[in-house]
Amino acid sequence: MNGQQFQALAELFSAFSDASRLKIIASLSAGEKNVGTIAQEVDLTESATSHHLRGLRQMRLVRGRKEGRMVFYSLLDEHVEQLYRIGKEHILHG
Amino acid sequence: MNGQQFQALAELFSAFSDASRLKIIASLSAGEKNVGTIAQEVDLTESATSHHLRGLRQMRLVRGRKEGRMVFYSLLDEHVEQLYRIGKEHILHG
DNA sequence: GGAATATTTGAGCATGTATTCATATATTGA
DNA sequence: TCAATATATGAATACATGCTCAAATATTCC
Repeated sequence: MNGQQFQALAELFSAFSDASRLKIIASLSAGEKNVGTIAQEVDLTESATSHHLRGLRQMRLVRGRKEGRMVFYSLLDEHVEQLYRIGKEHILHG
Repeated sequence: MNGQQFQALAELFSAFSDASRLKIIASLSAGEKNVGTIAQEVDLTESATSHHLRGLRQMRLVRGRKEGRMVFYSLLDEHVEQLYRIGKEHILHG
């Protein structure tokens, strides 16, 4: 692991380091959803939700599938759920 | 998972969301070390290292064992290395 | 084309964070 | 006791981050 790789790893964990984004990830772990639905479920404005989704998309943790005027987001990678699940275990029975 | 739990989980991941702290964790995954040694290995001042170790200690991710005037730190929990390892895999072969 | 709906974008602001510097505390050994 | 060493602490600062608000873009339906 060189300096850049440590930086990249820090950025990966940063994606999980906010309660709103974790709620989004938790919501998407139940299946793909469009932005408005996510926003409602996690209790954020659609703008804030969209900003978070952009970050998650840039980190390649979610992907968006456009259908009509809606965009359906889903988790992109098994590691995403794996990290979420292990962290959750640590919190709940740690 | 309620709001407080999402917040706690976010704080857990925040501990991993900084390259310097990840280097400290990586260094400690090879075994316990005192502050000066860690500082040297991860190329931080001892003060900055100590600040980070305090945070990690408060999160119960590391513990310090005092021996004379040195304090030897080590990883506290299997989840710490597990999270680090899975994140690393994601970065390296993701 | 024009209204309605869904999402995105960028600026601005308030809050959080990592580091540095100076200093404090604790321990050892002369 | 005094100097030297190891670590911790608190204030200050520079930078990052999350949210809001207003506005832009894209799509559908009339």
